[in-house]
Amino acid sequence: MLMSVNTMSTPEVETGLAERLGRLKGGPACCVPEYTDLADGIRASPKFPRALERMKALADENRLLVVSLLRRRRELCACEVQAATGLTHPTVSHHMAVLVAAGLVRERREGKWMYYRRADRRESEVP
Amino acid sequence: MLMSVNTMSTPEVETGLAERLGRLKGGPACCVPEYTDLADGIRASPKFPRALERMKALADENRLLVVSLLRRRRELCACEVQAATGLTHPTVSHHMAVLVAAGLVRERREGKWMYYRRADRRESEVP
DNA sequence: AATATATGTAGATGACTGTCAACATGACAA
DNA sequence: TTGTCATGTTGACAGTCATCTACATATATT
Repeated sequence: MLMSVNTMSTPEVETGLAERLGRLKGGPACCVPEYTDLADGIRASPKFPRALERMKALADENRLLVVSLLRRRRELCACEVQAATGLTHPTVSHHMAVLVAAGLVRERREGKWMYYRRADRRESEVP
Repeated sequence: MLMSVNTMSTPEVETGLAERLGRLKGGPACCVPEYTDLADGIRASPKFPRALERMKALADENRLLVVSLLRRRRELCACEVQAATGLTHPTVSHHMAVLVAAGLVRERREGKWMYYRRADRRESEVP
């Protein structure tokens, strides 16, 4: 379990191995580039940037509140979001654009009004 | 469905109602304070600040990468996290502290080394 | 004890972003 | 058309945060 890298061999050999495989400059001597490759693989996945965008969209008090509200009310118009958050129109507009861009919320126009509803996906892991 | 507030009555009556119940200054005339109360209820829930803290913890490229790595490797030491992210030690230390504070990661000390592993909860909604 | 290694802490800096005021757009009513 | 209302856009400002360098702590080894 916990013998991933450190208990593999004596310090000299570890350092020699890491040196030979080219470890990060200034990094600890116990590290091998296996994790660099694994990390690059995760970063290269198309899922990763979109998941990051969703998390960034939810990492704001007001946006998380809006998503939570949309789990209780099927649909809200922009002015209702404004009433719920107490923000100004421009800020509400900005936040809703972030949520829509992240794929968490879908918008629908009806005359003057803008209606928002949760995107029916699996991004519902919010309180 | 979409007749939450706007189609309830004529504009004059709506405005009068909102005025009487005390709506936000500068806000649209179609809003009633029902959403303010509902929003306050959500914000007052003890779940809300902790969920927000988890989202903020995951809203960083390197921290999301670490959590994703911890779904593939049961345990990582700090130096392995450093190798995977390419960051400096202090930055790694900072990020891991954020993940631990958010309840997403648990830390375990063993001599010189610090081992991190995912907290076995339901915060695993990450790619 | 002295040295090397792994990690934590403090302070500073640069980038990002949430927020608002001011203006613009677009729809509906008189 | 003129006016009003709901919303979007722009630019600026302030606060937050990720990152690094430099120093400190702690553990293990010689």
